[in-house]
Amino acid sequence: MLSENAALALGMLRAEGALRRRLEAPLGARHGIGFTDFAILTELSTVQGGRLRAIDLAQRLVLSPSGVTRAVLPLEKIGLLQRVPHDRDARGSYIQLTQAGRERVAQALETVEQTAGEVFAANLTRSDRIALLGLFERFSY
Amino acid sequence: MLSENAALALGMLRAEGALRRRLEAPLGARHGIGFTDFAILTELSTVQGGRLRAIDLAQRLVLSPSGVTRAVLPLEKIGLLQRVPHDRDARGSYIQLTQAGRERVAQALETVEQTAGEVFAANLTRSDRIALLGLFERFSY
DNA sequence: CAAAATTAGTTGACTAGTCAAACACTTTGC
DNA sequence: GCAAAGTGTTTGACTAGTCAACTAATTTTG
Repeated sequence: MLSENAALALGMLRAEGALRRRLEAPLGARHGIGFTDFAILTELSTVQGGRLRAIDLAQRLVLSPSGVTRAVLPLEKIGLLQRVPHDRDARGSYIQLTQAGRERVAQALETVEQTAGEVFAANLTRSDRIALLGLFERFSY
Repeated sequence: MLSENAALALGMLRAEGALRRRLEAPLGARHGIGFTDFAILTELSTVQGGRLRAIDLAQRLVLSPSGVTRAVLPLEKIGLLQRVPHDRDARGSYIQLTQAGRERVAQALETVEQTAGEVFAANLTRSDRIALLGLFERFSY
């Protein structure tokens, strides 16, 4: 018999795996991005100015700084992001959503909303989903 | 504003990332395995006979068959698993927990139980955790 | 105000996993 | 009972991400 927290951890691993598996294909096919890319773009789209330092992005997405460097490169190359120098700290720069990035994330959001909806609705009632959202929002990092 | 299912998906991504980040270090340092390895060993430990075909393991863990092949190799090398031929189908073989594997997973379970407990207890009440476990259990794949 | 400590970011080397193709065996159906 | 289709697994080539070491700039402090 599994103890409660270990069972929770394994449940989380599986649920995330299942969700990612469902989301990656349509995100890649329709919008040319992965799930992590979507998370980066979405995070930027929610902050004032659409810009964040790499380190803040890393913290918010629970990624390593090098992971951010590596994920941002192709997104910059396809024009969804750009780097702009920080005016008070020359060590780093802002990672900023471009207009194209804003448009892309808005389109991708529809795909994610629909596909994730299929996954969650297939398994959970609406009040379950609201409860789950509440739990994730109470999770801090 | 983010729609409900997209917010759920991003919440899941973050929560899993945070959990994995916390678990990998002690699992590696104390037991020499990663979180996915722990999931494989645990899954095997719960089935009668401690053996499963690669494809069944893949399905249960939401991994690709090649992912299973690649994950199993080092676990076999360190003696926690062994492959035993299937007597009615020569294409595949069983992946079977060894005695050493059983002992290792029992020890690792304590680490996971404790560490995951820290993560979950820091963020959620006990009734939240029970609710979350219920939600994960209703998730099918 | 210069030396020391800290912080932001990138890079090299590596691990973990994916998908598509190949391979080997098994099952189906004429 | 053999050809065709299907299934289980591995492999090659690749993507995504980690950590440790490094560079460069900033902040602290005696």
